[in-house]
Amino acid sequence: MLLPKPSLAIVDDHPIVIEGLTKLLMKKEKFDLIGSFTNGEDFIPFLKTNPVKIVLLDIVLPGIDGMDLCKEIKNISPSTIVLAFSNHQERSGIMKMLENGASGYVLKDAPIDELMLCIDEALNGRITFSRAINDILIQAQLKENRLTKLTKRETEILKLIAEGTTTPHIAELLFLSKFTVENHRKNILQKLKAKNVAELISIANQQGLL
Amino acid sequence: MLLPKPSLAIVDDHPIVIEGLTKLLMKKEKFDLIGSFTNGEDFIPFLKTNPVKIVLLDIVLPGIDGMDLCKEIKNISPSTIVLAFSNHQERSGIMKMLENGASGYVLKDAPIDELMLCIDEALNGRITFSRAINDILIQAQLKENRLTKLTKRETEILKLIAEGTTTPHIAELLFLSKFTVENHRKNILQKLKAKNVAELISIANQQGLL
DNA sequence: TCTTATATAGCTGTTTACAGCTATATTTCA
DNA sequence: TGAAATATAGCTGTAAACAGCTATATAAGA
Repeated sequence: MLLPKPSLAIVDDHPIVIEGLTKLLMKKEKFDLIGSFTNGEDFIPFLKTNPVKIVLLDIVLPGIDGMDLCKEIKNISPSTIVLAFSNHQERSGIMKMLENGASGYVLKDAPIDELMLCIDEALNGRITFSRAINDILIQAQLKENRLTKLTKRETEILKLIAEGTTTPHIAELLFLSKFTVENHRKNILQKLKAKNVAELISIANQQGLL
Repeated sequence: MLLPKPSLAIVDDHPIVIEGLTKLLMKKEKFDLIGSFTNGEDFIPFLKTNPVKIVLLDIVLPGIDGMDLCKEIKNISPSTIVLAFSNHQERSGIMKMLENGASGYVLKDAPIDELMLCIDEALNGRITFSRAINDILIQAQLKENRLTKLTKRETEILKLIAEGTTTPHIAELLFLSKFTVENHRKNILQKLKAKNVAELISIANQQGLL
């Protein structure tokens, strides 16, 4: 083969996963598997002395976790592409990885084809997710477009308002000044673009905030 | 057969229906079909001289209609069981029949088994409906529990309130005095047992009034 | 027909909502 | 660390909501 195969490393605390991945990747013969590690502390020095094109990185690791390790990797070698490879499906973890520079997120139980596709996309500079992750992110986005508009406090107060609790009473219940509650009210009205409580509750209901 | 079969009469302005019913009932041999009439005026004198256990009664009849006839029948012979047998599916008609003492309501296109079942139930003193009628009644009840609580005007105003329209503005829109709108408001709040608009809109949403 | 329900209109207070500002301590996050 | 978001608190008006009444004409239902 004339073109050099991209160098690939695996960081995963499960030896079984490493073994399985190794065999699968060897079959495909598309990558040059240059190392596999069960923790970040071992990988860091390796990365400093060896050029690594792409890393399949688990999130749960002994010692430094995948999210921090990802950031570290991008610091040491910005050109190295990190692809999260994990079972964890929580948005927070996914988001953390992306914030820390990961180029995508593949579930461990995704089909091999999907993994290969994501690796290719990542190598081409795009950010990709396995289908299941995509769904999670889309759902999360939808929810964020709804719920994230309001803070916890605002949501708390909104619910009380919806129950018919008046501002002075809410202030009592939450041990706050009536001015504070009034300000939260104003902010809620603004955020949801409501003229008054009536419209506010209508909108809140439409958006499933209650 | 040792037990005397219940005497049954039919009042229906469609001869075809009478003929069909007669044949069906003869087959079953469960009833003693003692008379069939195409109008109430003929049936009343017959009822006065003959004991009739059960009457299958159409609603649409020439002259006196089924609803009035039902009341008349129960006046003359309270022990006679009246089973409405009609194609009409309007709640008002069904309710009128029941108010006037009918023991049930069977649609003409109901299966024969269903008709027989309803007759049996009615003879046992229960009130029964063919399935389709049951559905209509349940739906109507649900709607009554919801929408009927408010008058047209109140519903109209409630919707405007939900959109954030203030009382003075509603008064302008509907060419009413602000006092009138305020009174409607109060009535709506009372009817839905809401402390204020906030709770009002919540309740209205829960009950699908908007 | 006669009672009830609805729609209308009015008055008087008190309370709450809402708009418009300022301001500061604490959290969160890049 | 430093900027941004959040939560807190305050003041001042005006407008609206809400409670509590009365009252009358019309429409609908028993």
